[in-house]
Formats: sequence, structure tokens, C-alpha cells
Amino acid sequence: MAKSGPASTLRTGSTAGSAATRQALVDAAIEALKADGFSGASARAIAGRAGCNQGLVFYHFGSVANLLLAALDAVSADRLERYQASVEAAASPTELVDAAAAIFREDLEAGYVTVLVELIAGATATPGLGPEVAARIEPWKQFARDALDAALGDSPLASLVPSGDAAHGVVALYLGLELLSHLDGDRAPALALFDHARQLATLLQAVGTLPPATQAPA
Amino acid sequence: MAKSGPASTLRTGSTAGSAATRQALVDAAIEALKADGFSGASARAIAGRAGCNQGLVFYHFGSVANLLLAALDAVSADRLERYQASVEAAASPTELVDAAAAIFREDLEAGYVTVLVELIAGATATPGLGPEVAARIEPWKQFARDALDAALGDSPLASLVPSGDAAHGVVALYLGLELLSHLDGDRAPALALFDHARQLATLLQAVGTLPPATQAPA
DNA sequence: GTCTATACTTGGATAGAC
DNA sequence: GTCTATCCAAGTATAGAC
Repeated sequence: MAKSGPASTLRTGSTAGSAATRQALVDAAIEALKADGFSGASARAIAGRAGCNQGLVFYHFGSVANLLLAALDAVSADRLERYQASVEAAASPTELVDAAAAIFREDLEAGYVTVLVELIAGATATPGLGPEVAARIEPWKQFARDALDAALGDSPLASLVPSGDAAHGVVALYLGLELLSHLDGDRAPALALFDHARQLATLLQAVGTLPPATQAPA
Repeated sequence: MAKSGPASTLRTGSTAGSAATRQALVDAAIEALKADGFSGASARAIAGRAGCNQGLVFYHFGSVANLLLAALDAVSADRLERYQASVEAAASPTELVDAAAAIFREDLEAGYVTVLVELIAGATATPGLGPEVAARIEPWKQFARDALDAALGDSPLASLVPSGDAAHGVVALYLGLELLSHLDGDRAPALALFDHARQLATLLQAVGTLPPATQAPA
């Protein structure tokens, strides 16, 4: 798959318009995916949002699918960086859940995860898109895995559920919650779940910390 | 929203072709959603699968969206019945997870949940589709809630997480796992998670059953 | 009442203007 | 090198044939 478009003109010399147009298209693609979903993210719709001709989509990215992948890359980079900073500061499971809840709230309100969800769901339609999207989810899974390892690496829970499997579940839950929240425009149930998760984490943390004798009374 | 098409001709008298065509279209719509996703489930594509003229979609259902909702109704009815029978037989949490795992495996292989996921993700594109889809998810959530209540209604876990919120999470996880499994064609991680859930359920069941004294040694 | 042929709109992609 | 005008395929919907 040779990259089409002016891939060799990434230096910001010569014509300044190119990079700006690319950026505008990427931003517009993100907005289109958030507002109208995969099937609404057409070259025309995106170019309309970006305020430029739809032919530019194909000039700069070769195809609509490639532009959407570029959009996914942009949000992924943006969000992973944000996550990294926020989660690194969390030492305990409780803090981890708190950080996750805060970020999730941010994601829901900004619609970042929508971009990912729409691309996953739409991947079936475009041949070859699936593997590309799958590869871009890998960092998220790895990140979830690292966070889980750091937070409860030595707890008894970790020996029951391998962090790789747990990370898969966490990512799946994240995507599913986004799917539901976006559907009925109500993110209260998702946030409530995080609240309960926080309580459970606190509980588990206490159980792991306290001497065995104090655990018994049910 | 008045139903268009021959809604009054549901009696199987007069012309037998009508009901058959409707059924063929519904089946084809399900297949199209499973294979090509929401954006691939066009009137042309569906009619092609059903072996009939694409205009029939509009005659019988009024719009593509209505046909897709009919498809969702069909799988929902089919699956909920299956779930009900399977879960009613499960008395303990372990058995419940076992039943859920068996059904989930079935769903993944048959692609039933894909229909739901694609419609949720695609709902943003078509005005008015969202609420309709949301209403059709309600029974699934209610079902999950009932199952949770029955399985661990009196356990201490139930007092920590209200079954309504937990049900929301279960449905979200279900949808997310489907999303990921469908993406990279690998359902092993999802099945592994069910395996771990089963172990956890067995553990919790044991903890709840045994006398307090035996719980201590960590 | 059931279905087909046709009208019109939007989408992906490119040849060629600047 | 950057962008626009244009082409053709695919989409929704309906007027009218059977």
C-alpha cells in the first residue's frame, strides 16, 4: 500500500497551505465521525466541515478510509498522552479508578471514544480497514494492561485473572459504555458504574492492607 | 410514525407472496448487517441478498431504517427467548456464568450481537433511529438485571452495586466484547474472560457458602 | 395489493486546470 | 505541488405497470 498524496512534502517549507489543509481535514474527520458516525463521514461531508473541496481528501490521503485512520491516529496520540500522565500519578487501585473515571468523563463529553467505536463498527464495510484499526487499538490494550499491572500486580486478584485478559475486558467495557452512552445521550449509568468500581477498589485495597483477622465478619 | 406498506394485509390469505418477501428481506437485512455493517446495509445490498427488487424495501417497510429495526426485532425476539430458557435453569452464579458463556459463544459465532452493535453505532447517522434502537435494548438490560437479581440477590456484592447499574455494565461489556471480537476475528480473549468470570463466580459462591472462620487465610 | 422501471441525489475517485 | 471540475457508481425514494 504505497502512500498517495504529498507524503514527501511534510517539511513546512515551500507551501504552507498543505499542512494546514491536512490538519483541517483531520479535525473535520474527527468531528464528522463524532456527529454523524462512520456512514456519515463521507469525503463530501468532511470536506464541507473543513471548508475545502472534497477532492482534497483523495489528494492528501488517497481515500476516505485513510483519512479516517489519520483521524484515529490523531485522537489516539492525544488521548494516550493524557492517560499516561494521569495514570502514572495513581499509585493505588482507588486512585487508578478515580483517574480512569475522570478521563472517561472527559472522553464521553468530548466524544473521543466515539471516533474509535465508529471506526471499529464501520471497519466491516471497507475491505482492509479492520486490521488497520485493530493495530491501532493495541496500544490502548497495552496501556490498560500496564495500568492494571501497576495497580494490582501483587494482589491475589491478579493471579486469578491475567492482566492481558483483564485489559481486553476493560477496553471492551470502555467501548461498550461509550456505545450505550452515546445512544441515549445519558452518561449517568456509566459514571455510576465508575462510582461503584471506586468503592470496590477501596474495599479490595482495604482487604489487602488490613491484617487477616479483621477480614472475617461478613 | 404511521407504518407504511401493507400493514393491514398480515392475514396469510389473499397473496402469499407478501409475507414471504417481507421475511426474505428481514433475513437478508440481518445477513447484510452481519457481513457488511450498517453502512453496507443499503436497500440495494439487502434486496440483492433477498433476491428481489430494491424498491420492495420501501414498499414493505417504508425506509431502510425501518427494515433494519424489523431485523433487530427479529433477532431480539429470537435471542431473548433463547436466553430466558437457558438462564432460568441456572440457580447459582457459577451456573449463570456458564449459561452466559455458552450463549455468548453462540452469539459470537452466529453474529447476532453484531446486528445490535451495528445499529447502535449507525444510529447517529439516521435521524430518529437512536431512540428506536434504545427502546429495543431495554429488554436486554432488564433481562440482565433479572438474571443478576436471581443469581446474587442476597449476596453482599448486591448491596454494593445496584443490579440496574450492574446490568448496564454487563450489557456494555457484552457489546464491547462483540465489537473487539468482530474486529480481529478472534473470540479467544472474550471466551477466556468468561472462563475467569466462572472461576470468580465459583470463588464468590464458596465464600458466601462457607462459615466465616474458613475465609481468613489469604 | 404486489412489484418493476425510472427519477433524482449523494458518494468515491480522477483528469486536468492553476 | 495544490486544488477544482467532472465522471461514474451506488443510494433513496416513487410513479406507475401488472
